[in-house]
Amino acid sequence: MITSTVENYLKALFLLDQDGEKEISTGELAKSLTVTPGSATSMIKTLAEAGLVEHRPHYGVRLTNRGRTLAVHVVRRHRIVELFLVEILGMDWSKVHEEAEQLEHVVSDEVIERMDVLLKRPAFDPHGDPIPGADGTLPNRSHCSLSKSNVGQQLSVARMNDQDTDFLQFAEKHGLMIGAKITIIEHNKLADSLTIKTSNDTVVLGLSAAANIEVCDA
Amino acid sequence: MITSTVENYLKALFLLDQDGEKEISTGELAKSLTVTPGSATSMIKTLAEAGLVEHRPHYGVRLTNRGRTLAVHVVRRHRIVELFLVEILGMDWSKVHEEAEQLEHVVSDEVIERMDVLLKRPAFDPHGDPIPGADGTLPNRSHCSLSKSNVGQQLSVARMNDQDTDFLQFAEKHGLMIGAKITIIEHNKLADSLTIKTSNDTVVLGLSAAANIEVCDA
DNA sequence: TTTATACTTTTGACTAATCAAAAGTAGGAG
DNA sequence: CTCCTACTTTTGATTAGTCAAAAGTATAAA
Ligand SMILES: [Mn+2]
Ligand SMILES: [Mn+2]
Ligand SMILES: [Mn+2]
Ligand SMILES: [Mn+2]
Repeated sequence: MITSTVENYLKALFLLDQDGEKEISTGELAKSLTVTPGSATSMIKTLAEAGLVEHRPHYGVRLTNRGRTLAVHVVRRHRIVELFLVEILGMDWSKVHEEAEQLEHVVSDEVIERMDVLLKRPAFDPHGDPIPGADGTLPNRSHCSLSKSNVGQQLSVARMNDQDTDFLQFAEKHGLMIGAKITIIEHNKLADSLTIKTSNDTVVLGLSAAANIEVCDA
Repeated sequence: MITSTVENYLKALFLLDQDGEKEISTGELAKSLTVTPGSATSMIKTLAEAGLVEHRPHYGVRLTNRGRTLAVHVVRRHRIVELFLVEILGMDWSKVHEEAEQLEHVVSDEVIERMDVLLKRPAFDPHGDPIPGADGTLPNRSHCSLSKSNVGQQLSVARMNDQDTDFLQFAEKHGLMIGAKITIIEHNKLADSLTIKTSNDTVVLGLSAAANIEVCDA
């Protein structure tokens, strides 16, 4: 049985390694799901028996093709639901992640298809995350991390890698939303900070916060 | 913890006795949830310990005020979701019950409130079932069972008490949808059947099927 | 080569929910 | 009053998921 727990584990593995290149350690997986390492080990065993992952004990775990396909479909449901909640129900982008975390496990294929049509087959969710197609293909657009961009350049916010409600609300308050045009005014290496000019505002971000914002040339 | 299972039990108890008048037997409850009587007994114990029902062993079970309030909110979520799926996503009324059966346990109050607004605070779901208000009040409209109505009278379909996909598809195919104007042409007591004239069609229903259709004077 | 450290796995216990089958009970027929 | 029947409850087992803590392993440092 593919329970919601199984779906959450598969999705976590996929998000920790989109390209399926590296092995994920038990600890890393456990942390991303906020369960104990022992719980992760035992679920990994279950997943391996179901042919959804390959496990090399003490080294790590990796999705099989079947596991990856399932994971991508969960991500598709998650992101379509998020966009639907924002576009059709008018919810705040800072709150839809939590909601989608539950809905992703229960919405039927038919509902997802209808949402997808209503949203005109969107390619990106409210946070700039790509929405996989029904066939499992991921649209990809290459971005650059704000923390690695140059001072003075005109940039456009493309994606938020932190879905935390408070972070997203903070970002929006200072004009950091998807598509917003911004410029880095100053990079203070001593303070490890960036000063950003948005349409509304000027905001100072630590480099670790800036690392969660992806941008592209405006 | 109010799990989905608990919500399903509470909802079942409520639907088996909307007015909170009679005690529900373990067997009746078990049947309506398609679990064994033993499972129902043990869940009843859990619910009683949580103060959600009162149990008189060997006689029956009844919702407490707290249990009833919770149940009504589950029903509210269920019915708003059903209407939303029909009105906004264009799903068939014959399929939304299944979907809502899952969604009712995960949609947040905020999502329900937004759906409710978008649907303009509806009073009835796609099957004619009343939608409880956020305060727990139930709109009520008195109907009459089609099986007890008179031959020749102009009637209007008000509510379907059977949410089964196949039954609802059959009904719709013959013009039996909510609000449809119909007339009983013949009541054959020997065959235990009613012949119904709809705008499309003429259809013969057994009395037990007709008992699941509620009508009001057109 | 030994030891320390960080990490993973195993073990044992627990909660929630279920079923099959045994045991018990209420209430009516005789 | 006794027994039958239908129903309910209890018992014991099972599955899914989890945690705390003990045991085991890989690797790097001494
Ligand atoms: Mn989830
Ligand atoms: Mn997202
Ligand atoms: Mn349900
Ligand atoms: Mn309904």
